[in-house]
Parts: sequence; C-alpha cells; structure tokens
Amino acid sequence: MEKREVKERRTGLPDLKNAEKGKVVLRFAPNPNGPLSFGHARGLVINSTYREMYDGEFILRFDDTDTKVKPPMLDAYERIQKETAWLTGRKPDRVIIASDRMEAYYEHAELMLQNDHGYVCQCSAEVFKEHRIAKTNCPCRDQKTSENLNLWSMMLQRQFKPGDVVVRVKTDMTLKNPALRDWPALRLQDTESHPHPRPEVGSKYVVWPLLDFQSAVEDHLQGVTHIIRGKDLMDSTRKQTLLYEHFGWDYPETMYWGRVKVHEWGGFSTSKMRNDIESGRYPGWGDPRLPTLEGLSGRGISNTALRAFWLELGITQKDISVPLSTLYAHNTKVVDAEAPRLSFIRHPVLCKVEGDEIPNSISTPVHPNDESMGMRTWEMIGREIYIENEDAQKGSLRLKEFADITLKGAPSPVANIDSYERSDKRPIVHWITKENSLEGTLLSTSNDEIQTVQGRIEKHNFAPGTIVQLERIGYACIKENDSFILCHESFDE
RNA sequence: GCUCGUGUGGUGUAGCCAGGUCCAUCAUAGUGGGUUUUCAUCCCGCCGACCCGGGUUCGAAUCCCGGCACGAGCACCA
Repeated sequence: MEKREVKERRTGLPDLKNAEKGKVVLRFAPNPNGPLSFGHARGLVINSTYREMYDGEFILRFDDTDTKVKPPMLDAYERIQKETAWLTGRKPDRVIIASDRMEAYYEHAELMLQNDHGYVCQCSAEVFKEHRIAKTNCPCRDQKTSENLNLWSMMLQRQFKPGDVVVRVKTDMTLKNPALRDWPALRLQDTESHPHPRPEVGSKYVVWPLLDFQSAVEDHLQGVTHIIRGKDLMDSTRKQTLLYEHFGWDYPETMYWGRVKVHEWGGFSTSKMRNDIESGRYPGWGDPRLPTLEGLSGRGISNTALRAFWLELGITQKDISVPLSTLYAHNTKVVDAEAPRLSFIRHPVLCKVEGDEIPNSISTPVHPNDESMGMRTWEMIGREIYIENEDAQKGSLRLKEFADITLKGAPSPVANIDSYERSDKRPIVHWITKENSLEGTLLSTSNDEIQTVQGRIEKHNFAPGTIVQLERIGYACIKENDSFILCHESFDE
C-alpha cells in the first residue's frame, strides 16, 4: 500500500468533498425571529469562508415558516442582511425568503401527493405518535391518490383547522430510526390570529411547510451543493434524503458541527433573549451583555476576531464549552495595533503641580509602537492634573512621560516635582491635565451586570465606534465623545 | 426506551479515513522571565492530554469488539 509522502499539518478549514472551484453553492438559513447572535456567526463564518475558498456562491435564506412558535420579527430581515455583510465582509450572492416561495413548496407538495410519495394524514399528533412507536401504518397512509389530492385542496381552501390535518412524506413506518417514520412535511397555521409579520404575506396562507420539507425543496431549487450545519440536524439530513429519493434528486454533501456553549453565557437562544427583552430585563438586542452580534460589535469585538474565533474551532462534531477569554485574545490581536491610547482617570484626584522649570506642554505618543500615529500634546499652563485615587495613596509616583513626583496633603494634594528624569523605581502611572480632559463615563459588563465608573477622560476627536486603549485599564469602544465601554472583561476591583 | 453522533492537556484544536517518521501539533489559559516611562503589545521558558478494557499487528491516538461518559433527534419549532 502506498504511503502519503509527508503528513502535513492542516491549517484552516478542511477541503470540501466533491467540490469543484467555481461550482460550490452554500447557504446559511436563520429564522428571522430576532437579529443574529454569536451562535449564528458560526454558520455565517464557515459557509462564507468556503465560498471564498472555492470561489462559489453563498445564499442567505430566511426560514420564516412558523408564525406562532417562533414568529419572525419584521425588522430582522434587514438587520440580518446588514449583520451578515458586516461579519462576512460582503453581501450574500443571493437572498431567499421562504415566505416568498410558498407557491414552489405547494407545487412540490402536490407533486409528491400525485406520485403517491406522501399522504394527507388526519390523525392527531398523539395518535400518530402511537403508530410511530408501534411501527404501524396509520389508516390515512392507504388513501387513494385522488383522495389525498382532494384533501390537499381542502387544506388550501381552509376547510380544516390547525391540528386536524398534516401532509406526510411516505417513508417506512418500520425504519429503525423513529425520527424518520413518515415525517410531517406541511401543516396548517392559524394566520388569522397569528399573521405573518410581513405585510405582503400576513394571513395569505394557512398551509405552511415545515423546515425539513421547505429546506429540502429550496436547497434543490437553488442548486445547493454543500450543507454545513449543526449536528442537531443530522436526522434532518436523513429525512430529507428520503424525500430526495422520491423526487429522484441527489442530496448535497453535508458536514456538521457540534454544540457550542460559552462559559459565561451558556447557550444563546434567540427565543430566550426575545423573552428577556420583552419582559424588560434588557433594554434591547444591542445590550452589551447579550450575545448578539449587535451587542458584541457595540462593545468593540471586531468582525475579524469573530471570524478567527470560529475558524479556529472549525467544524468538529464535538460538543464544546469555550471561555470568552478565547474570543478576547483574538480581539486583542486584531485591535491593539490600531487602537489609539487615551488616558482615563477613575476616581480622579486633582493635584496642583509645583516645581521648577515646568514645561508649557507635554507630548506623549498616540501609540507606543507606531510613531506614524503621531503625538498627543497636553498644555501645562494650569498646572493642575488628575491622577487615580488609588495611585494617589502611593505617595511618590512617576507621571508617565513627565516627571517623578511626591504628593503632599489631602484631599487636594500638591505634587512636588522631584525630577524630570526617571530617578528610581517608583510606580509609573497615567494622568491627565485638567484643561485637556472632560468628565467621562466608562461602562463595563460583568456577570450580567453593567458597571459604571465616572472619571476624567482625555479630550479626543475620535468618532463613536472607534476602539481605543485606555492606558492601564483596557481596550474600550467609544460610545459618545465622553462615554466608553470596555471591550473585554470588567475592572478587577 | 429507540435512533444518531462525539470522546486528544484547564479550554480549544491538528493528527485518525489510507497504523510506524507521534516519548503527539498549534493556540489559549496558568506560571516564571525578558523588552517597554501603560497592569497594553511583543519575545523566551515551563506546565500539561490520546475515556476505560480487550483484540488484530513486529508496531495502535489511528483498525476491530465491548463498556462507560456526554450531546442531539424521535414537535402539526427552526
């Protein structure tokens, strides 16, 4: 047997099976029942990265076929498209909305009934469950094709109530895997009391496809070649493969990833977040404590870091739990080189500087490792500065880039300049002059709480959304000119 | 219960399909040190893993069988 030449370490995602460059079609299909969360990012990152690797196409599909249990949210359609572009770096090649495609699903449902590959079942869910467990056929299974078509048109004509009737795919009631036995393909929804939120859809339809049917038909219609999704949908693949066999279609290649939890968050269920927002626990989807893309980007987690994070996890089927520090480590790498440095003084203490030959201004670099970012210059005319209360307790300090001082008196100490050169090992602290700073606020998240610290923030001209580094504190995202939120964990006080 | 899937250091991940070059990769965390007028960045060192038991084989992280553990599906949710 021939041996591989060298075992090379794989980097990046593994190759796709049966993939030809330029002919790969991938998709990601969220339910628009809320904006995108951290968990959705995996599907977006993995699928869109394969698009780039294979020069293929990437479809964003809205699976909005449930109006009651997981009702879509109207503004999510736009938001999800924006968030997708933000995260993946470009727009999807195609956008499909399932609720626009109902006629196609009806057509295939009818075709399935005509070919006797499905039937209209009037058993209750409970009764059918008995059959599924007992591996026995339900009476509806033997109906004539004409009877099925007749019942189908009655469904469309609203002659049944939700729960009374369902269209099933004929598989085999003796299949080993109970999940696959004559699975339901379409059902009725009361769209009068639970209308679809899209005005053009509203109460227009009562017969709605279920995920396995809708997704299967749509994947075929769109020419999807590779499906990469969570392993919770493995049985979906098996169900859908049986449907594909009825239609004589070839099922796409599939890959799965396992379940991911984040230590600090647990899961990230859109439905649960929606409840928490509606109950007032969080003010909105963009709250920095929430694992939504909006919440994360709002506190300065970059799209590059998110991509690196998910690419590193890859597509193993293991169920894992990851600490947020992993994401933060990626973010630091992305953000540090570009983050201007600013001084923020928590619990500020005002000091009067005294000494000989005090210069008129002090200059310090915007970024210690990048001269091209320039200098920041503080006027020393007023000779009043702020230092952190905690530092003030230490008595003698080195004001960074300025002077060694000794503090005397309280509560407004005098800072006597001992030396401009560094003369000993006294601690180096950050500081700011009174005239070059404003009152400011620093927010941070911790254990589902938002903490606030008041202080003095160095004046700056950076736009909201800019990620800066507050010296000796951490990276922060500018919310407004005088308010910041910490990107990573909270202060360790 | 039935069905399916997964088990590599604290956390992830490579290697497994095509057994040897694996006293097991890389990252992150932790820890020690270096650079640095930030408790940042950067650099170096250390720490630490093949779920268990059989089997096949000259040789097993890799193949086979059996356990065990964990997860998911069995919805008229996605």
